[in-house]
Amino acid sequence: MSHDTWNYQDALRRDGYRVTPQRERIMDLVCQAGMRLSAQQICEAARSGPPAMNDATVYRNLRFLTERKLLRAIEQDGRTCYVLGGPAASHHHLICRRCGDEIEIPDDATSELYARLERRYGFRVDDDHLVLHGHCRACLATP
Amino acid sequence: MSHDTWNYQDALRRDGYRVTPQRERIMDLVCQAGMRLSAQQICEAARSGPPAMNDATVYRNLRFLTERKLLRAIEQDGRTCYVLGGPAASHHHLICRRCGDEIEIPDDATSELYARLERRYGFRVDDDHLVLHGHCRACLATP
DNA sequence: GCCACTATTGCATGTAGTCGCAATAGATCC
DNA sequence: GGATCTATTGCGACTACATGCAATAGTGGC
Repeated sequence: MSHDTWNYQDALRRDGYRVTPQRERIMDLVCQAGMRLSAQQICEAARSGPPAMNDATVYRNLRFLTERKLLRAIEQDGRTCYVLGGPAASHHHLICRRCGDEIEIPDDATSELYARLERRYGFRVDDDHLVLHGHCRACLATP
Repeated sequence: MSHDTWNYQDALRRDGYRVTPQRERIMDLVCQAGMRLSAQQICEAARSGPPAMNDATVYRNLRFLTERKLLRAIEQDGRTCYVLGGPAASHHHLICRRCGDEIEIPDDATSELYARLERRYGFRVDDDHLVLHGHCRACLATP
């Protein structure tokens, strides 16, 4: 998916935020990479590129863009990586504690649980990128 | 619950780890507090107390004790807090994004989901302290 | 009780990310 | 196009936590 086909700029302006060259650069970097980029990779690229920007600005904008769902943050052993967010289908992850393998599962896997929690506690969960840990089929089979 | 009624020392020794005064002090602090303590609170108390210990030692042991389930870590706006772990019943948390209220729910709330994930993907989840975010009944009612 | 083995500690230093504040620059209105 | 209003940036300092390495001290075997 490209962020060109998706008008995130107007969405920001509509909400009273500004579209700055710094924000566009970060979106471009994440999009062009085509893979998850770590905060440091983005900082490094952004320090030199035009416009040359400060690490604090990068971090602030990564948080900002993630909160507005334009990016999506993924924790990966202590560091944070980013991929394009936006209209992407939400989904959850299963991560194996042993081999580190990562399985994506559809977001409706949790809908039954969420519905039950709402019935029982009146609480409406909205986490759409759960990360669950455990052991995958292969690692369960080989102790 | 007290950690005296629960022989965590032998559990450590059995696994080839050592029971050091530093580790015992940290366990004592968390137990006597009777409430969740932040890493900094523990550092501060441990710096002066006998044995006087280094912050790095505290952090290393908090991680160590948490990995061995003798303590349990709770994230709280960017900081980590700790409570006694051990034989305590496991449970999950629902945290309201608006009022910050925290609801504890029994750990078997997720057993149906976990069973389904194992059937469908061969993946056995073992997270026993899930933290789910959303909105509580009161906040849903008052927009 | 003493020894040897190695897990653990203390210290200094490194890393990821945050924050306060003055200066800059998008967006809107005219 | 210019004035204005305030969101955003850059900078430097700061926080929470991690790590490499040499020194220390639990533990199990005798």
